[in-house]
Amino acid sequence: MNASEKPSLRRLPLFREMTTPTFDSLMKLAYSQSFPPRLELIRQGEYADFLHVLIKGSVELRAAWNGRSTVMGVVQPVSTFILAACVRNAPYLMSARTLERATIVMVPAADVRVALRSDPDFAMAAMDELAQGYRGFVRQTKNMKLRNSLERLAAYILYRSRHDGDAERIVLPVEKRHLASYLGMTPENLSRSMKVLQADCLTVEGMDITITDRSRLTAIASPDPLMDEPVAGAVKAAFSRQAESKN
Amino acid sequence: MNASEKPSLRRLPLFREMTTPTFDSLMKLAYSQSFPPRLELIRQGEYADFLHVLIKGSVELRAAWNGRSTVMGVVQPVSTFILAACVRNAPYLMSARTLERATIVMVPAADVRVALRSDPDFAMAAMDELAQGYRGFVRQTKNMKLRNSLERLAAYILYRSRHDGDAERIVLPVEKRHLASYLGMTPENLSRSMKVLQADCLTVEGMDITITDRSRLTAIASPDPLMDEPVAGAVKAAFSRQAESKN
DNA sequence: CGTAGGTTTGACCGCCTTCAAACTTGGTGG
DNA sequence: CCACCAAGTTTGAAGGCGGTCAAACCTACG
Repeated sequence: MNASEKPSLRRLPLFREMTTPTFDSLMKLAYSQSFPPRLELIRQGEYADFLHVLIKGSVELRAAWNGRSTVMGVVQPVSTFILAACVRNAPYLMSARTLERATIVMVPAADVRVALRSDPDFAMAAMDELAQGYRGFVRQTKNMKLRNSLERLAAYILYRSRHDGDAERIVLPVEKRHLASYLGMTPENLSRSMKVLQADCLTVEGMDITITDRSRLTAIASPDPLMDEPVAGAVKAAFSRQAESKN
Repeated sequence: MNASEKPSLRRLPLFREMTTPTFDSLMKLAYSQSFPPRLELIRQGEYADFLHVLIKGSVELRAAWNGRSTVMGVVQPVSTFILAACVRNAPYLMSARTLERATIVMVPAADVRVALRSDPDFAMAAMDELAQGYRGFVRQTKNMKLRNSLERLAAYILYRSRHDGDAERIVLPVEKRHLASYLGMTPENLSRSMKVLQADCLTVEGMDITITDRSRLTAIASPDPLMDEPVAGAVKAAFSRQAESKN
């Protein structure tokens, strides 16, 4: 595993508080690997062999049933995924595949479980991460059940804008087809919803979206801190506020 | 707090593994309370004051946004709820209200957090519980995105049957109106879907449902261990199998 | 260039919601 | 004990949101 990757791992919330010996022993067992685009890393139903940490690139979490398939989420670096399956030593509920070329650090799940048992600070961090993930899916369920597709799209665009420090112009991080699936609609319907928004609050050019009337977009989305994912490392927030509010 | 409640708390996965001193100190700070039906225990957006443990009765978890409202889940005794908000010391994402008269043990959230930090076994149990909750919402999201309303209803009925040891006859634990909301549809639509199922695999009399053609129902629901909630304390499973499989 | 894959557009259909009214159920008081 | 009322459920009719299918268009890449 590349030595330059270790510090960025160490900075992750999950690994930040653990003791150095535990961290080093875990890293000794871990290895880093690079994967081509569109490669299936994990198939739902398999058992958790490794905790994955995405260092570079992006990974899509999918779920399938009965011939249908949907995007459950997209992982951006640097962050871990499928921690819950590791902790419970249970089969994955989702599949994971790379979108672009990705480098991933893989830590054997069994060793993670040992470390959790021996290092209380690590366990606390894992607990916090799981609580956050839990709340993320509560939010997603609320989003799906309470908003219609136009509202979900509007909320997503506002979220992306907020993510970039309330930027006017955003660029979609994934293909529209995948975004549509993530938002629980068809590509056709996403296209049409986008057209509705273009009528009075955006301009769209391929993957580039410019917000022309934020108040109108906000009126449609009605963003709500209890439903919309808080921004992880919001540049603006980090500089303008003393304390990062919990979410 | 009633002394007869303590043992049933102690048997909970969350409290089972913790040290007796920690457990006793938590219990000293906790108090039990009885609530009338339809009382709002928790309002979404408030901060977590207490970890709640439902001892008797039932509690509905709801989420609201912009004048709309939906049922996110129903808690049955004996189990805890809103652990994630306690752990993160963050606002509740859901509201909670009693359905029937309920008795609930309330443990101050601050003391829970102290106990988590001082008792690694408790932290491990909390982690496990959170991982399970996380996976529960992943399942729910899959259910909402991959199945249509008829399939969700069929799967729900099969789930209830499985819950009672694959019983032929089940009785709905909540009003149909609430079930409809939980399943992401209107009461009218639930009624119609029920009628469709009555045509070839069930008989329905009020809250009583009898499965007349299980294979047909199964064909509609296509139950999947990666999507459908595993049964908690399945009587049949506990007696017929050596080891309970993880989920 | 040419091709494959993604996106958009149009037409159509169906699932599901909405609205309204009838019906059933459970609880209460005469 | 029965009448009555409120609340839940069912049924019907109508409409809209979103899905499906098909074709045209665009874009990236070999």
